[in-house]
Amino acid sequence: MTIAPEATERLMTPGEVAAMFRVDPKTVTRWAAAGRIGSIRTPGGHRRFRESEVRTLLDGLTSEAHA
Amino acid sequence: MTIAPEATERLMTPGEVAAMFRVDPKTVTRWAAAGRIGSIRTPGGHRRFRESEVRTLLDGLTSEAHA
DNA sequence: ACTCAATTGGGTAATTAGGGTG
DNA sequence: CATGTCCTAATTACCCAATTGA
Repeated sequence: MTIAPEATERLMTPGEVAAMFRVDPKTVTRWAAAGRIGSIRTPGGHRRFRESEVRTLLDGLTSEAHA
Repeated sequence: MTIAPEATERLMTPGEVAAMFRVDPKTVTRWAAAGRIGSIRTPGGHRRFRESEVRTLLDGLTSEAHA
């Protein structure tokens, strides 16, 4: 059985996001607590992050050498 | 909400719910066992979840980034 | 009656949350 | 002010074999 891809956003765990930014998972948690990044909590209290938002944030923080 | 098309409540499998929260299907089972989410049992013992309840739950646990 | 994917159950590692500190 | 590390408690992930669903 399959799920509609449009209806399902891809989510990431704190560890995955932390690895992406090269920071400690705790730091990602702080970002979420500070409202700098949207988060989805599991009923158990763990956080999940939207992959699209993480990528967007990563893009926004990316400073390129001037062309 | 405007109209209820049918009294038919769409049911979701543990795997579908798990994909929505980015967790293991077994974790969804624990939520049901802990009463954190309502569940319907098939005569064979398998669990099914109300699509509307899952969506409401997911929505309530979602927080957007501000600024 | 058969196949095949998914779910169930129990048990054990790995990850995460939260507070306090450097 | 932001990040990293230490701690404990809680939640979640992966292992197995057997049953259920379509």
